Amino acid sequence: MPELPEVETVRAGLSKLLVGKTITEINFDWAKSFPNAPSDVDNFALHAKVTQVRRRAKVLMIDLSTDYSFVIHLKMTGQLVFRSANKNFGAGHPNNSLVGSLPDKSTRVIIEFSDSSTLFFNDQRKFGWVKLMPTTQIVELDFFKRVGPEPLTKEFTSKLFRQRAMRRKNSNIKSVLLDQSVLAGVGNIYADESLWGAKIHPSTPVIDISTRKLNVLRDEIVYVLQLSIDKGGSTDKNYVDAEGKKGSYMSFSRVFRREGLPCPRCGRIIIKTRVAGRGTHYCPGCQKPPKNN
DNA sequence: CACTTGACCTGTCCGC
DNA sequence: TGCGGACAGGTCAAGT
Repeated sequence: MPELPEVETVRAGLSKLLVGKTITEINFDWAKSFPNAPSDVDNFALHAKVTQVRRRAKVLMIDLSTDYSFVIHLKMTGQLVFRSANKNFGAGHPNNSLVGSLPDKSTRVIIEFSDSSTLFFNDQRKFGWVKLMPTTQIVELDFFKRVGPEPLTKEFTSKLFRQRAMRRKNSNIKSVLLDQSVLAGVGNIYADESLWGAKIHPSTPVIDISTRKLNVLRDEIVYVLQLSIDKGGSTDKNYVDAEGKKGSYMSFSRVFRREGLPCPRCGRIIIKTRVAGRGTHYCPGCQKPPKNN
């Protein structure tokens, strides 16, 4: 589910809603969603205040006054939904929400605060997780050691993108964009969207893409990610923000989930195929396949 | 090494 | 209406 824009939207929402609140109780129903010992909760989370909510790549961090943090990965279907006291919306509430009253059958972790507000971690497919760990140890996680630059910082120059992409110069560009060690935060939606923007076929080996086109691709990545953040992310199936609201990027999508529809640039019919083991959308008119393919 | 496949899970959709 | 299979936005481990 969530890629950089969705996780960033959740982060911004939680930052407004949670900072300063004090944790009073934590419950969970699935050990893999929250693999900590109960004593960790007692010692490092109960009575702690939320100091900050951060994001790196697709990972969220909720920092606590105990110098511990919740490190959270939403994977495909994770949601973090906040409910203030006495505002547990029922199904059908006209608030642009996909979620009804909580907890529901997908709720894995429940964090309650001293003002009776609650944060629900829901995850239909149980791939996601919440881990409580010392804040300073987060950067020591293997994922954090390997992960590439944040695409929405000025560090992410055309030159850096080209250098890191060329580490996998013989690989197809789609799998390189999905490789979190090349750059952080791009997933299946924004890989397809940015490749369309740069008029590059997803199967093209990096080595066969000109410097000029790689520079365009870098700009398209930045463009689609920022546009999606402005739209509150993409809700294809499950994604909602911290208030349970859907994002609207999908109505701006040019190729993703638009198979069978005309390309907004050239009018050819968008094709869905499989590249790098993932469903992949592209326009056969303006994204020409590599010659030897 | 680099790439592909399978695993982790549940739910939905499609064809028979 | 039921059943089997394919598929879904992510990542990691194992296999080729």
